[in-house]
Amino acid sequence: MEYNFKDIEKKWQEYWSVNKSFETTINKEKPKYYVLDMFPYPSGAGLHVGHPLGYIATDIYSRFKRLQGFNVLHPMGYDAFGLPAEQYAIQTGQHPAITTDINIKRYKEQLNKIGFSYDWSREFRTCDPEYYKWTQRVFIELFEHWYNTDTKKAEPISNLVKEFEINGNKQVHAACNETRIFTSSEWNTKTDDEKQTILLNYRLAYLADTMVNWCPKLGTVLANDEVKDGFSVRGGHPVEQKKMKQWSLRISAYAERLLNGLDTIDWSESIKEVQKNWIGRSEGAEMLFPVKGKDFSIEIFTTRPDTTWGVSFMVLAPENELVDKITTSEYKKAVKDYISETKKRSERERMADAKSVSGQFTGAYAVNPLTNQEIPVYISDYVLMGYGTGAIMAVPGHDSRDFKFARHFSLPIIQVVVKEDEQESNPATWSDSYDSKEGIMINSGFINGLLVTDAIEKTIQYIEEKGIGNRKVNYRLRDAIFSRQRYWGEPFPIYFKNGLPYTLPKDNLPLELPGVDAFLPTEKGEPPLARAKNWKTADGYPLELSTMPGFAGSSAYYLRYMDPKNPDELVSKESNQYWRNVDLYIGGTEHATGHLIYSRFWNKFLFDIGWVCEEEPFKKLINQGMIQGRSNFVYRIKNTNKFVSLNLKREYDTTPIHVDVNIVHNDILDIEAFRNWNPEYKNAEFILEDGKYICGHAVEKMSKSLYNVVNPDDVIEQYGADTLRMYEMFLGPLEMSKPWDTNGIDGVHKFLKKFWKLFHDESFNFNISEEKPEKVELKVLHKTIKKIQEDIERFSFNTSVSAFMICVNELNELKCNKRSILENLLVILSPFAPHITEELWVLCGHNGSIINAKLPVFDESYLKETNFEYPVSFNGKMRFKLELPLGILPKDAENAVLSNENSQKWLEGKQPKKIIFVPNKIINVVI
RNA sequence: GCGGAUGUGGCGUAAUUGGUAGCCGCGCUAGACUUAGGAUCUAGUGUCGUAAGACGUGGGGGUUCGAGUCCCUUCAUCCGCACCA
Repeated sequence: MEYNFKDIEKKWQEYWSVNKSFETTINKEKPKYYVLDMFPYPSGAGLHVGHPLGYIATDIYSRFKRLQGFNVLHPMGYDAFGLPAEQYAIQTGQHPAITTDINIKRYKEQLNKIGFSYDWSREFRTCDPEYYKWTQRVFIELFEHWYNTDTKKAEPISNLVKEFEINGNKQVHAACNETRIFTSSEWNTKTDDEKQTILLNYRLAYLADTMVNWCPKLGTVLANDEVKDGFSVRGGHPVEQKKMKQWSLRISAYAERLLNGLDTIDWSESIKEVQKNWIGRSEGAEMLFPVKGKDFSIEIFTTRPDTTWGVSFMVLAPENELVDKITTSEYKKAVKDYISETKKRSERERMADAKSVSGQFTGAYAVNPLTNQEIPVYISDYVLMGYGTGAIMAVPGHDSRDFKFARHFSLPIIQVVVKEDEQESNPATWSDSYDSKEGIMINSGFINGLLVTDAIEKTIQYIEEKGIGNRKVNYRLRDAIFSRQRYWGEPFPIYFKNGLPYTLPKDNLPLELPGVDAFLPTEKGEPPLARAKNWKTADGYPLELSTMPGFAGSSAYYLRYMDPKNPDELVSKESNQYWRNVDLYIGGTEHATGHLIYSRFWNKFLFDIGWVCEEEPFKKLINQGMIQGRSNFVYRIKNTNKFVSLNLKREYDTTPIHVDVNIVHNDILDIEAFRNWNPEYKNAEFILEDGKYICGHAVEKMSKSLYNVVNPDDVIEQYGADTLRMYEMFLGPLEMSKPWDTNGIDGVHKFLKKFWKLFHDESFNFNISEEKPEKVELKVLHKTIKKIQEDIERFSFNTSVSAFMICVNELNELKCNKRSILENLLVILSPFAPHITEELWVLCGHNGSIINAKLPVFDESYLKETNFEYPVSFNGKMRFKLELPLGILPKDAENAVLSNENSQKWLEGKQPKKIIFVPNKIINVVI
């Protein structure tokens, strides 16, 4: 039979499914290996050829690990809650559950056609109540815990209450919003409502007034990672800052552990770097600047307490609560005007406008606690409320933003640092601030003459002694806003009594998403859940109206796969202790600051409360590169229906038009197909070159609107899944972005046909020989075994594909059809091309599936040679090759080279100065 | 502005440790078989040159017997972050 991939692939996909070939159970006899893909959001557009790239890589790795004798967990499911389904529901009235279900069916069909080895018995979707029950349950746990910064872990709120009852909060060191100190007797006389209000400041899931990213167009609040440059990542709608009462997760409490944990995991440097920046650790000091004539101070954070002597003014963020309290009556109006002016400008405008200086004097003065000098207090939008304390001490001499501000408002500029080999200079002559990373302190009281680093230390010690401030590590990482004013998400297991939140009893979960008459906010502007009938507890208390954000469901899904049907626990102890955490995780970089940081936080919390045994969820992470589109263009001559071929277009005034890549082959346009593509082109005329219409091309995003989308279904229809799998890998290194061009696929397809032919005679009868293999044949095999094994282990799948090609080319040349060679080859190829290898495995006479075969063992002895063909160079340039015995002595090698007739020409009669002999590498003659 | 990644034939790429630059594939050229070819097979294909040979890994410089690989410098593209105090 000829290679009939259609029948073969269908047959084996059915076989795997009927025989549940990839279902996994705990097996303590075998070592475990957990391979995970970032589960997809099932969009209406289906998969394009870029999506399965990572899935193919993990599948190859899973199948390979299985052959190596590991018990492999390789599950798949769906991130099913989300905005697009809801937006679609708003437009069409169709319930998002229905659209989601349809999309998932389509996804699964597409995935199955590629021949993945998923254990589908573990599949779930985040919108299953049986799954989101656990999302809600973890939320309750977060609500019931606080973060103790002494023990550096989450502890039950009940412990905290006990401590309050005995000692008040004096000795409690918590990550919290509450700073007021109370005694035990004060606590004990508080009402329940007052106590709840205080506790809310400590909980890891808390409700508080926060500045949030409000997206009016989406009608919801967004997390920081869902906003980019002042626009929503999903949809690109403008986002504004607004103060709202929202649920937040106290991820900032875990900042330090999230940062340190990065050192323990095998992730790419670049993604660790992104997380480090996102967490944004900086060391410095917190300091109090008393406000003149008031009984309170302005608190600032600085990384450079040593420059306090250079402070000549202060700046507050316009949103800072103190602004109102300090502004003198004389400046009230001007300050109010400035604030409303900044509010009007979107975040994006503020950023685009970063160079221009704006600000307003408040009329207030603060006292520099180290110099006792009075300094004016300004407000300006270059100080952000979201970082530090929303207030700065300005050091114009050594900070370029402060410098510009000082120049603009004619404020004094003081130099306090000078480089070791330089002299103090007059700041009036400067055009920018003076770099102060290194140097010696001047004009700075008791730290004069000290090096910057020592000066920082000494200043901190001083301010701590005097009670002016203290050492402080500051993180950029903000708490994650956890409420969404949307319908299609997990409902919060929360009800309200006297306006205060309480959790539902744990055995009442899941709290299922109710039906609504429309997926829109109410007229009063409440979230869609306000439309639900009877959205209250049995006792009549109202339930929370917001739902959880997209990252809620994906924060612990990898744990649920370990034990997906468990009704009593998110994951059983036994399952968790066996599977532990994900050994290999592959997905896109776009989740660097979202999912990958939230799930690490979530996992650390579950670790603290003893639900899981590993502190990090994903041991090794690989980010696959993006598959870009390769667009094709035709060139229409302006104001005509005439199209000119690429290399002739210079002579005309043309407009490039995207053309569907599926009707272009090797950049040659299928003119008939083009005419039928769009009625507009029915009567199009063409100016051809060599009788062909050549299209232009460009690498762009793969997108419907650019007509460069390639659907894996079409590729499989034409070439088969094994070809698709291997071609996706053949394109280039996994981590690199690269354009998809279906035209190269023939080479891979030809390879599989050639491979099939090795097992067949000319008339396609199955025909393998039982003869003993020759030495050369064994060498080809073992060279390949070695290469493939090494390549897979370093995730270099593109080079393995080419190694397979080389191997088949060589066996072809040798006309080798020996069982002992080919069967081994089948096994190592099976992770890449599972269908064809299953079929040939059975044809070879085996019962059952190749997935249970043993990986062939590489035997070095077959690669041993007696001679080595040395490249002989003269002055580093390779001139000829010379075969010499392996163990040859340097002296003998030198003689062999010099006496070789080829050398005479290159020596030009001269004596060589030196001969470099590197055994089994090279010989270089230096003249 | 800061940080990261990447620059190698017409194209996707290879060269794992400083040791033969261009493996494998696409495309292209020529030929064979064919009614036909978007099939199959054979040969060729970095650039210049008839050749011998010279030149060649974004550019410039350096270390070395020897550099795509190491060092310095510079340019380009892509991706993150960005008034972060």
